[in-house]
Amino acid sequence: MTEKHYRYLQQYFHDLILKKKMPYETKLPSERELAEQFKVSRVTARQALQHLEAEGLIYRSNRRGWFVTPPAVIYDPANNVSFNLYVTEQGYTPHTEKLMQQIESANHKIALLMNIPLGAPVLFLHRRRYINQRPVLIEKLYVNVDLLPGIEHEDLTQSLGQILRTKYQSPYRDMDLSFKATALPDNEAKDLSTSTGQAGLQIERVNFSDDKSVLSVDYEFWRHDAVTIEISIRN
Amino acid sequence: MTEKHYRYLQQYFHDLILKKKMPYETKLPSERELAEQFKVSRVTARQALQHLEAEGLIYRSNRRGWFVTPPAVIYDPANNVSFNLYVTEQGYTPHTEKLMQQIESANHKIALLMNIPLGAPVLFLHRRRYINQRPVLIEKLYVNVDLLPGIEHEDLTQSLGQILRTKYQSPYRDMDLSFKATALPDNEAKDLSTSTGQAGLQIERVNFSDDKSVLSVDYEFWRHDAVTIEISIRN
DNA sequence: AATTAAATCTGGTATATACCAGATTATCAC
DNA sequence: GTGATAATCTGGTATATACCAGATTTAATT
Repeated sequence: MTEKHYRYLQQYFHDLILKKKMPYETKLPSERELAEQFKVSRVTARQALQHLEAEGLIYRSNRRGWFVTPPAVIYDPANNVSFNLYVTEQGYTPHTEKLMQQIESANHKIALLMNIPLGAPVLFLHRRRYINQRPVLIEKLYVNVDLLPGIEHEDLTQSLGQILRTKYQSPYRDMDLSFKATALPDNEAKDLSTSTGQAGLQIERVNFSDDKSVLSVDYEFWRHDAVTIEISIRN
Repeated sequence: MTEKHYRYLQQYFHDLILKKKMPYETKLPSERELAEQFKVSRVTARQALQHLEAEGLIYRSNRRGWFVTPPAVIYDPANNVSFNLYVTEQGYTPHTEKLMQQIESANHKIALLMNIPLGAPVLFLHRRRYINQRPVLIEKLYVNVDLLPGIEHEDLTQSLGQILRTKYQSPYRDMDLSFKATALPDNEAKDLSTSTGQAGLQIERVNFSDDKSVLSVDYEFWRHDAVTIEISIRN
């Protein structure tokens, strides 16, 4: 019998959480307490916690502790519903925080995508989005101000799609999507108050108008445990 | 200045790999050697390696060492092209290994999805798929033998979609897709010769025939660094 | 009661060390 | 050469310990 002490601790909380004996957002005992209770070193306890984190069962909040992960929200990028709406519909409370908003000069990549001159003005928007007070998503998006004049004066904690539908006659429906499971970059990890290198889900989305011009380019970093992507393909 | 010794090592290989000074599949020095060369403890060296792994820059092969990750393959689940084809088209060499094939009794979940009686026979297929000799994907799929009689006698290292197109008159085009970034379960991690708890991408796919009956249910576990999902939504 | 400052708690980083288990390589016998 | 065996190399698991840095709580001050 190989020992693998950390497995005990992992299994213990695995079972507790799956049997719903620990409600979501419950704080686990501190690493030092766990080490003592399970008679392992703190390093070993930590390894168990990191495995549980990888499983998506617990998450860390920077230097505050470990908490039981709430259920993942289901996100269908193709179904053009705003963050606020689909989060609400699933019984959670959404919140959006605007971290930064400014007019920038388009870099090479953005200019190419939007088919605008290099250095042309674009609206850059940096947002943090919460589900039930928990920060789950960092969004950086570039908006084509050429096609959407005055967009920068709207309330940009709202869904962009919503604004385009109501204030402009340019709803987007066509989009190119890309997903990749990768570590959160340092800044995003910090903004999500998790640790650097934490697993995340990176989504890139290019939104097209009816006439196939690019309205916006969206970069999203999600906590890996916060979201499940679901898409229906119908031909 | 906070130290964070592991950052040096991480940054060093990060740069080397991004500048393509280390070809794909290059083996890194052993953890003990790295610890010595960078004058850190092995634990610290290991931490740096784990961060690089989370970034998708290196991967481990069980007790063989750490290697530079080759580029991720681009996978469009909606574009109904076989694994063998899209891997080949992107310049890599695919390979499929059948780990198990048997007729099983449908469990509750499968029976419900396929709209067949509980315990009705389904074909279970367990496959491991490689890109350039590297195991990247574990696939478990359940096939509706009712709709596809004799399917179990086909060469099931081939693409299922391909077989359905050529041998049956039941190509699938419609599908429900689900993606989740999560740790690889122990068995899948072992089959991919990586360590338990390693980050992965879980894909579930339900394939429909023209008349909306379920042809197959597909569970895929990918190494997180081996794939980027890209989908175009056109309305 | 509100503000400020200090103490404490928490996870994050780091060292040195040991032994285990599987993968690989070298060696030996034939 | 071939095959079995032993040695070696590699990452995996584990201990004990220390100090750091940010978040939170407590205590002191006004």
